[in-house]
Amino acid sequence: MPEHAPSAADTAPDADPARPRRSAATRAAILAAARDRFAADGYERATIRAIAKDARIDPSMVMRYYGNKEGLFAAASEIDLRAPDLSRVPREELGARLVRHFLERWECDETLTAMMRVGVTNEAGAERMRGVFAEQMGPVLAAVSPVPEEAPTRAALIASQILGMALCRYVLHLPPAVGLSHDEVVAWLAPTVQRYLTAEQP
Amino acid sequence: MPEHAPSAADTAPDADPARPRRSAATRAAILAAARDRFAADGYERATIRAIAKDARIDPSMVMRYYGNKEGLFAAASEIDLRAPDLSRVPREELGARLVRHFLERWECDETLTAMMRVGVTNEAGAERMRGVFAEQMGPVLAAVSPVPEEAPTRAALIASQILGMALCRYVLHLPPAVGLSHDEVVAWLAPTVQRYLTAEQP
DNA sequence: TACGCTTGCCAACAAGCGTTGACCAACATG
DNA sequence: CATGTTGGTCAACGCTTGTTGGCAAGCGTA
Repeated sequence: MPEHAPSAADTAPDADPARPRRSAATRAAILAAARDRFAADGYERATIRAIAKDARIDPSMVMRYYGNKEGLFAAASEIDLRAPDLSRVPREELGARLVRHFLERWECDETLTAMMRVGVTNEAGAERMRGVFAEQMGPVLAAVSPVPEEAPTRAALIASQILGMALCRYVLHLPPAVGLSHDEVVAWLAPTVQRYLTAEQP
Repeated sequence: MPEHAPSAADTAPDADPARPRRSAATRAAILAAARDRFAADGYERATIRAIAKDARIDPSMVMRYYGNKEGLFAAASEIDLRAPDLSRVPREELGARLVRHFLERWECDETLTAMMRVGVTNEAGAERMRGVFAEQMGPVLAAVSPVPEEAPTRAALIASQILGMALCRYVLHLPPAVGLSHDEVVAWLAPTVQRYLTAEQP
């Protein structure tokens, strides 16, 4: 056996929860720094060296814990939209609820901005966004969609409006979009989302 | 005077229109290749070497004609949205007209996709998008906006929906968004844009 | 104490990048 | 013809990138 082969536990996040590894803090620091950098710079310009410097460790540690840059990105961009359960929400409030949810979600977690930045330039990032969309948005919206087979289309329309606002507001920093308050954004977008969700197919 | 300093005419596109430069074809080839690469790969991954290879010339030619990579991008991403004159369009058709215009615009000119890819990762690209937005969308929409000072906000809302659809359809390739026909997209989005443009402020 | 795994740093690698300057062929003009 | 300008190639520069392997210190167990 090689002297310093990365044992399985080295790549797995936590094999034995009873004995937390000493490196857990380092792992977390790397991940946090990676999210920051990916969100701020996108995939290519977020260098492993810069991430390592932010995390105050050596670049080679990143490689040991996450294999390579793609592995780091995969780990750093695990996304949970925390899509709310809509089945108990009054039908006429669905749009407003969704818009407000994502507005708050976006501003408390820069992972979403990172996902978008990377999804636009990197095919792996785009694939991840498609996955998140299908697995996390799909079911929630299908549950409240009038006709099940229309659900994907309606979900895509909603995604187009919500991602579009996120793009203008958090990535492009279009002044008029940045200047809107939460309530204003909700007031404008909620009817749109509501219609995409509940209106009969045109 | 240095022997081979780039004379002013070398950097200017065309100083003397009476005598077209022999290099015009090369310049155009570089620009076309640059647009392709920027659209496909984004700013960082679109390398000068790759662009030069596509244009079948030496990388140093790119430098001579466009100064540096940023200059090349600036030249390659000159954008004309060809925003239509809306003042003669019946008020109730404004939304549909706008949506269809940009749908067609996007599919016949990959510069728009390039602009979006670069605008997301590169600050210069974002600045350019803000400029295009302000200079080309602003006036057209202000001309049909009920209250002039509301025009920027309304324009940003419209941009959020149109850019969002472009993002889902042409960049992320979200299957349900790709699957929609032009008419379906117009049918769904036109009422949204129409409302952002003409509805009273909520 | 001695041994083995873990954590971490260091120095280096090969590859690719944007960019530069020397050099040559074709053309235009005196 | 000679001369200066333009269009183009070539080889290299300095630098940064992702990635690798070796080595030292810390810790756990026997």
